Amino acid sequence: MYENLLLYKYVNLNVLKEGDYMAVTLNDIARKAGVSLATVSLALNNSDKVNKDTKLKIKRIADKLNYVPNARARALVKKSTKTIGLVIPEVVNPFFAELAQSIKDYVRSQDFNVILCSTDYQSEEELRYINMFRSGQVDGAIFACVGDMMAQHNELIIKLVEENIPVVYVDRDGVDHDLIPVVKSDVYHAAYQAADYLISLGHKELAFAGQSVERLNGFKSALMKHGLDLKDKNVYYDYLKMEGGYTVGEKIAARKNKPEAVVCLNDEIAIGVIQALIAEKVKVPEEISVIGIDNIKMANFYNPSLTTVNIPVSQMGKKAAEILLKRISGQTLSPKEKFFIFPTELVIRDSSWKA
Amino acid sequence: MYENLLLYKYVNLNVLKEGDYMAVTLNDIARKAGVSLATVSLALNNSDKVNKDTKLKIKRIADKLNYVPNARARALVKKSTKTIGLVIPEVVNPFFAELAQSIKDYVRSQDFNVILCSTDYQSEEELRYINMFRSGQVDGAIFACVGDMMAQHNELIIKLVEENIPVVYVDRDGVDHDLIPVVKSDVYHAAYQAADYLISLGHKELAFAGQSVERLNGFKSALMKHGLDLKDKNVYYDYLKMEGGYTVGEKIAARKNKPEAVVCLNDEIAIGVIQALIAEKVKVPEEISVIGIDNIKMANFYNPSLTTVNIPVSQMGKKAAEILLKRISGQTLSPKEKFFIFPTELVIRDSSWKA
DNA sequence: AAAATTAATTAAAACCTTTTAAAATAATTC
DNA sequence: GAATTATTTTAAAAGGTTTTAATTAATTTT
Repeated sequence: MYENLLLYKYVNLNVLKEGDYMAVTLNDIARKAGVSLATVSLALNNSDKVNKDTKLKIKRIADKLNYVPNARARALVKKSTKTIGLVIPEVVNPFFAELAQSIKDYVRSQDFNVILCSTDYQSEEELRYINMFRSGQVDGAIFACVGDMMAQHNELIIKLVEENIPVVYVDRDGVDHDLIPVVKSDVYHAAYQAADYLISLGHKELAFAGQSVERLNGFKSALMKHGLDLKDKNVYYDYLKMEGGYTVGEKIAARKNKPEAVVCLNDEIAIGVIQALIAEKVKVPEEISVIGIDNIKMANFYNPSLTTVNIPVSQMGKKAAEILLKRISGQTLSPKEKFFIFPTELVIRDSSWKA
Repeated sequence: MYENLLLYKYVNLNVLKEGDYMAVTLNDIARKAGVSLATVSLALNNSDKVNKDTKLKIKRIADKLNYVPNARARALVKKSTKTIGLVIPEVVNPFFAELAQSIKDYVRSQDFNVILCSTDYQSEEELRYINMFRSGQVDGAIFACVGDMMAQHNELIIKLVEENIPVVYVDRDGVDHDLIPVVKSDVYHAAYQAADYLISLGHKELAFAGQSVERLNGFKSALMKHGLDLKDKNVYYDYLKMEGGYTVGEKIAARKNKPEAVVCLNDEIAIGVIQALIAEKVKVPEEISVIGIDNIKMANFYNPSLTTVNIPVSQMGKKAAEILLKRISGQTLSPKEKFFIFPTELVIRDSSWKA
């Protein structure tokens, strides 16, 4: 097969610099088949306008020459790269990794690819991606970046969709635009569930760790419902990762009056908190219950295994991808698809008191 | 700014279906500036052939119209998409997530993007990606997939590079081709280090968990050096993830004669093993030492924190990306770059006996 | 002031496909 | 056998950029 290719090159292009491989084009096939370029294109695209025998002949030659259509040329004429952009803060974060995986899996099943656009929480990076998207390098994009700094881009993103590049938001809010569908989980309720559960266990003084208005509000509403009040010192409202969680754990361990339980914005933070508490000889859950949100795989393998609130991130990713591809293919969305919210679920494990 | 665009559309294209946004092109700018298309292109690319004032005028108009070059057209003529493919088994795996992150970070700094190609260990998926690469959708690719099944693609991948699509292997072997640089870590030595350390602690009966010829051999060579022999039942040679590690842990816990220490192919497996041991009331490290390889972030936050052998995955990713972009830009590689190997380092934490 | 040189601009080709409208060929009908 | 219809093939345009070679305009030299 490869010999043919080499021979072919020799025949048609004579002088060829060593190492300069020239890809086979429709034209080459046409010449070889003694037929026009248009016929070849039609034939390879299985048009029923072209004669059966010609089609076969052309396909044979294409095979023999190891032809593969030039994606760049095709993208130009089709106005589509069959590629979407996925904007997330970082891949090194089990939650977003799983989101990326599920999105990739779905779009791949529809013959699309995904460009990995991680911002590392830098707003300028997101900006650069938005500009890239405008250039038509993708057919659409999913934005899954949270954070206040990103809010300033909402206008630009609206512009993007008005320029006909569909966008779907995942767990990102701040925009209420008819052309931007939002897929999210009920994190308000998740935080509520977490706090509510801890209170039902008998805990009276709860702490919260992480930076998220929605989750903090859910947390507060549970306290409110049970007539508990929230001391300022029990709110560690800060941008945290696992290391940050560790710091919070250290701070808590150092207090004389410790909270009885802590609700963390996500599982990573929870693990950080627990690790610090254990290191400081504070027993989890005997002395302090710790609960996360997300239910990442590690939550089940941590020691103690982590009580958490499940967020169906894979389902969310798939749904977002479905909606995006629907929009890309020009379909209209049902009202439900424009704002799709997933329920969350409490998962009781070993990092909280047993009732 | 946006008003201008709309106005412009109205002027030049009169009838425009609602919602059908037409992107601004070089031609539009040329007309508006009363100058030829070529001049516009030259001007926007900052050619010194075009007059200072004209250049300024053109740039102003481009700005006003919110012009952004069409990436698809540019890709066609430049024969480059400024995009690379990254083939990994899965993103939901801290090791590959970190690899992806570092690769993305570097190529992004050079204005390249990365298409996420995760195969879920399916050989057909890798095949599909290889075909996509052939179509010119990427300028080059990094293959970081291990596994015997993938070996069958080596020929195809060689073909790929012979078609002038540069490829770099990361931690993947089986090919010795002058055009395929390999970046790897010394995992043979890593396994050796792990076993050697455990033996130095006084352990006599060691087990191994995971499927990797190279690592198992390193493990064996350490035993050999110390004159220890390896019982078959102590080798859990299987394709394992975290769950698989858990199963191994259960099996070990159920044995009457337990090994004194276990070397795991990677940290995920190690965590699975530990979690099972603890669940079965086998104390780690008091009764059994467990050691991993990789040094993922979680290793430091696990409880007990995980003794492991560090693999500088971020450095590896960066190096691989550097080499790939070098090849893409046509530079030749030094012999060292054609086979770059990173040293590994023992990281002692709490999952192994203290000396 | 004509010739030669330099600077600025442009026409046109190239990149490779898809797709439409027109042309050529084959098959059918009267 | 001419006219019509159906089938098959093709020429050509379109997509939007880059880039080279050629043209035009401006400047300098003789």
